[in-house]
Amino acid sequence: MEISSDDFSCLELTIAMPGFSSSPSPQSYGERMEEEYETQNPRKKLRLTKEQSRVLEESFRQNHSLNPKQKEGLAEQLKLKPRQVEVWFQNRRARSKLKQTELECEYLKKWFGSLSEQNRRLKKEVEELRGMNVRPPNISQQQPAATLTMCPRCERVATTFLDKGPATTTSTTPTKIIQPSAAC
DNA sequence: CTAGTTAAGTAGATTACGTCA
DNA sequence: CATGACGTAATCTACTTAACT
Repeated sequence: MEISSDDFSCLELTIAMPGFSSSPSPQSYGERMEEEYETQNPRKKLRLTKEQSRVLEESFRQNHSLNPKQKEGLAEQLKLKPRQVEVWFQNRRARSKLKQTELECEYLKKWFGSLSEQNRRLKKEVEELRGMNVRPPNISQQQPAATLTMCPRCERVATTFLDKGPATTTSTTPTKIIQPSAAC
């Protein structure tokens, strides 16, 4: 997929290439751009066009990293330097990881809330039983307070949420807890 | 002016490959 | 020939910087 000159026009107010050195001819497009920006627009930052971003996103969706051939091809297609494509993928991976971490953090917060609520309920239950002076059932007959079903870190967080969800606070039956394993 | 976003720089680790004794 | 040590280049992650919105 080729991009039009219109798509690329916004680059005229962009590009920062600190540290890029000039190269002998024949120059690539990127090298020519570099030279132009160094002389005309120093200290300007590259802004990718919507079309460039779209193509990069599409490529990232298919694969989160590129082999050298793919990188070269994408760079040529988008009229960017291979290094710029490489940097975009590095940053994109980092953003992806950050988002995933934030999702996991949210999940763990909810899980913690669910456990706290369960703990509160169980403590209350113990108090009530003590008040009735009833012996706790034989340990071998005891229902587990929590049932280990699946490690959330092995599952997709969103799916785990929707399908299994944190425990509700109104349930009187032992709560099904999804407990992360140390192994992963 | 401030905060968020993002392209690019940097440091350090890892891996693959070629060379040489 | 096989092997281990070494140097180098490429690539990655993690963190940071700085331009821009």
